[in-house]
Amino acid sequence: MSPRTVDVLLPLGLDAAYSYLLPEGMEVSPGDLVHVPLGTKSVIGVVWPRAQVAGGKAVEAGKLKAVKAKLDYVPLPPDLIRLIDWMADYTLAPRGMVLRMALRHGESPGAARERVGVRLTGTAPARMTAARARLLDTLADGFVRGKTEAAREAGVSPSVVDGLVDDGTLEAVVLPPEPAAYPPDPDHAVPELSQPQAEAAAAMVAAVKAKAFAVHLLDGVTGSGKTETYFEAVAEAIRAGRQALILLPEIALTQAFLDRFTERFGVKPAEWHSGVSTRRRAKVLNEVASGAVKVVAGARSALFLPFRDLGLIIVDEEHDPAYKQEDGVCYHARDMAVVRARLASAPIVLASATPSIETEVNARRGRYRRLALPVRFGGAKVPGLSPIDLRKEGPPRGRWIAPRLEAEINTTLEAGEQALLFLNRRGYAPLTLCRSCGHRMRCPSCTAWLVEHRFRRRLTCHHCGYQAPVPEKCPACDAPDSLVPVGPGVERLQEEVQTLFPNARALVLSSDLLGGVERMRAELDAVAKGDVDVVVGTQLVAKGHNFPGLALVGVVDADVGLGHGDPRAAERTFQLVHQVAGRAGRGKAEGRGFIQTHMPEHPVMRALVTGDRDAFYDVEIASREEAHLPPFGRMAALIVSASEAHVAEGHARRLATSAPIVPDVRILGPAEAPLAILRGRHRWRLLVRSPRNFDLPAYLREWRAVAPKVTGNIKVAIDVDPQSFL
DNA sequence: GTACCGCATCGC
DNA sequence: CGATGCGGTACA
Repeated sequence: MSPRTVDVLLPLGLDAAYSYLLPEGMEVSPGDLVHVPLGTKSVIGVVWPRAQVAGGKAVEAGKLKAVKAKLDYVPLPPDLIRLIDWMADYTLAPRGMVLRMALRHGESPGAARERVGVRLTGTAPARMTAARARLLDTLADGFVRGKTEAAREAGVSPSVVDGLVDDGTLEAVVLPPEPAAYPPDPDHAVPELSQPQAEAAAAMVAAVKAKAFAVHLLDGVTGSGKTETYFEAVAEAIRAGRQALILLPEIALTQAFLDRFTERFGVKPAEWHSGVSTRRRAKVLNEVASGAVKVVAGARSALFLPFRDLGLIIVDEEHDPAYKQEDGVCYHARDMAVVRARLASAPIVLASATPSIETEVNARRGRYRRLALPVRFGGAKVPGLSPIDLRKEGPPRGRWIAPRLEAEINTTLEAGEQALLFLNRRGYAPLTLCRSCGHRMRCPSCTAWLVEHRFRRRLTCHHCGYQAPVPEKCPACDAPDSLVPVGPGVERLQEEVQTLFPNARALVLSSDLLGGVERMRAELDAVAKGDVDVVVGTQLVAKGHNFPGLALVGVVDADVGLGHGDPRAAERTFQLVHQVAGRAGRGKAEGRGFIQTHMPEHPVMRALVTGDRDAFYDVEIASREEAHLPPFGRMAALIVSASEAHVAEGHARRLATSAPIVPDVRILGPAEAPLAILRGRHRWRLLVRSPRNFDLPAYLREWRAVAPKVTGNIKVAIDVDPQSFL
């Protein structure tokens, strides 16, 4: 009898699974995690379904090693295996690297820590103290409590608990492990929905009941109650005993969101993001696999959880660029969520107030079903946006708040309301230059200016993380005290706010905030509670936070990003400003909004001022169609990088020449990449554009097969569906 | 003669 | 991805 073998995919940069002998008596199925020998060491891999096509050239039988052990971890479900295969095929990333991404977060769970509880035995303690008395009093009800809980509740130190256990007054008992999340109650607090909300909810509930793949666009203005509406679909999934995944941009996973979930379902959902501890993640992963966890609210990577019975996916803020992963395996989590929903035969809901052009086009074509929530819940109003023409009524030199905006902020503060100033620039000043010789402080390893962060007295590169102290004298001409900050960042804007409104409590909110997720949540809560008068924030403030006291929004520089010729910049600006403006007027106060711009006649500004969203989409969609840009064509970017500029350029040129010639497929470039030097590597970029109904990944694979060999430190990164069309 | 460094290749 | 081994160079 021929020996049994299995294919095992390893989480390395390998595209194919390796074959291993299966020892006598060991049984494995696709998806099982196993230990296998590789070279000198042992690695974890996943038993992969044998490829149907006999293409893979078998290795000599003598080379085969045996599977060492089957691991007692949860296996990857079939739909996740298919998702990994699909993603590898689509992105051209090695299959193993996609697997690595999917395994990363749930890896090495370790043994769950035992929870120890205590209860009274009835034996009197050897001696009594005030602390002991309090503890005994707390435990007098006879309930078992965790050690630390008992101590906290009684207001004593945990050592008091241990002391009484030693005395025999208390006995330690092993508590059943706490679940990763308690089961949400679909009927805990069913909200009263408006007519449009009820209709949208009914459509989604029907889709969940149908247990079939379908894509819905939940299209509602900010504050129209999108979340409450899709919660009804989540409730239906729970009722049916199935699971739901709610994807959110990482930063939108705030206390506010969790509170709303808790209000609706009585308990918190299981969370999944970078701030969750390894141990906790292991627990969530296990219970997602067992089916005990019903709802996961998570960031991008939650897409790879081993759901047992996935009945619904929600992608909130589907237009958010944070869903696109740009390094390593390049993928768009929203699109992959749609793929996973299809593989799991589940409905998916994309929610946004400002859908991406891609999604909007799919909705207009009828491929996605649109569920519209046209008005704000409870009659609150989206603030109208007034333009402030910086050419005519700009602020004096060295200041960035125009007199009219200043007056409006004053009015707002006098009324005891909050104001938000939005500026998408971190730090104090985006550029530092020498007044005497004109030298500009640039990053030694990127094509970028160093941004001054005054709070930390350092110059920072936002692309590679390079940092240096602000020098005393100009590094080029040695002139002392000649370096001056140019342009505003949020820190500098806050300084201006403090000068203009000395009594206002101002807070900067940007991703530079020290203290991680916890601190961020605390600051956002402080704003929501009204402990802050003026918030100065980057794009971070645009994301789904609810600030009830916010009455005024000022967009300090709406032109940031426009005018660089990137066709997606207009869409971004529109989404960002619209989203920021939507922060105001969610409470009782009517919101007001102002945008400072040098180009009030720009279509984006006009759309923002008139509030004519459809007109904006019409124009954008028409221009995309005319230029054969996505979604009317397909695109991929190839970034060639090397430590020497001419090496990168030379390889990019030879790569372009080697492209297979196919009608309607155009190679654009090579040209220097938008960031010509990044982390000391010179980058050249090629763009490939093909018709919509064309197998672009297959073309790229063909191209790669005939492309010049990659030698030395040259790297070629492929990004299918790049975000930037520049 | 050997110690060390960068990089191409291999791993079932 | 990470270990290995190769060819090359630096140095007592």
